[in-house]
Amino acid sequence: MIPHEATPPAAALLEWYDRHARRLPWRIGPRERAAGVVPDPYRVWLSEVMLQQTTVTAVKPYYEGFLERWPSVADLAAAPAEEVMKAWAGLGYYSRARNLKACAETVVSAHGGRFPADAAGLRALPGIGDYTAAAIAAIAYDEPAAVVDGNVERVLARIFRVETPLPAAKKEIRALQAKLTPTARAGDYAQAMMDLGATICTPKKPACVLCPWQEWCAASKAGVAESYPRKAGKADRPERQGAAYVAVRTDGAVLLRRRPDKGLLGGMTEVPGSVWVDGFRADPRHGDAPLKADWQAANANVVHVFTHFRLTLSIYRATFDRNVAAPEGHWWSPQAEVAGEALPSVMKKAIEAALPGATRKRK
DNA sequence: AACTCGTGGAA
DNA sequence: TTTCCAAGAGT
Repeated sequence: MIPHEATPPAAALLEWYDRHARRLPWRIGPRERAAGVVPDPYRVWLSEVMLQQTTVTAVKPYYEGFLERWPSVADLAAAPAEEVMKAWAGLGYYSRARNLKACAETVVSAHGGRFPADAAGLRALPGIGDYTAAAIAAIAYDEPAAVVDGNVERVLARIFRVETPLPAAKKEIRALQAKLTPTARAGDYAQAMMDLGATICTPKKPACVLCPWQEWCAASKAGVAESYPRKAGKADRPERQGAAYVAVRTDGAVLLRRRPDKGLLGGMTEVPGSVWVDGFRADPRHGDAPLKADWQAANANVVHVFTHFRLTLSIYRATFDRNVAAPEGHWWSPQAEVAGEALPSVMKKAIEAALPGATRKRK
């Protein structure tokens, strides 16, 4: 543990938050909260799951869309899983969508449609880990749970000059956060920490001069804030290649199939294709294609970067008559429905490379 | 503990 | 162009 004389007071952070809180669609701001507005645990949960490793900008339209379509946890629990996957398409980390659905069903079937009333109960639900359980408990119930996300890790690593590199420093930082978390205004405190990390104590070029905790920050006072938190080195990103086949019918329908529930892009929809491996060479006879045809190479390859590898797809296109049957496990998605399919971004790119405009939503 | 698991924007 | 990263969870 890092020794320290002075701990930063929650009051200073909360004063700053009262003046500078971000206004977000899912947030009950400090003024509303003081006026007695009670957060809806469903909305807090929905936003927190969407925000896992995902930017506020990316989440906003998805949050609004989900809330409009499924206003309550009971609505979401009753929704077809396929519709939830379609609505999540493009947001990434698709196991979150499966767990979201499973969690909603559990809340309804095992908890009478109400979310568990504390962090420990929330933690037992699918898709809710240490961070999300604490965040929901703090924000929705004002429970003084130790909320530790990437923002908190960065802020506290700087305040206390934590030399242990992440992720090993997590336990140490959690203990610090538990000590700092006030019993009053726990929800505002949690959100204040995240706002501080997102707007002042940023990864690069932190605005220390504007920070309400600057005088307590060991790293800032030493002029080395940006060098915290310490991090373990990352492995470089390997390369993989593959082929994707965009089969289009004369009426514009596109041949699709569903990926297995588990693993990469689990449960999402894709165009048929090869395996993705390093050293892949496209079969000139297209033995891995879903149908026999005169496959034409698209002008450009599709490059897509996943978290742990970079994929280059060779795109092939062929046109088929309307009476050609879809192979086992495949279906012809009508032209008007392609844009609404549960297509991850990489698959939209693949289809666009062969059929420009085919995945664009129209009104 | 170390991997797997998306995406798009910023620098 | 490349790297980094954004309110992590599951295994």
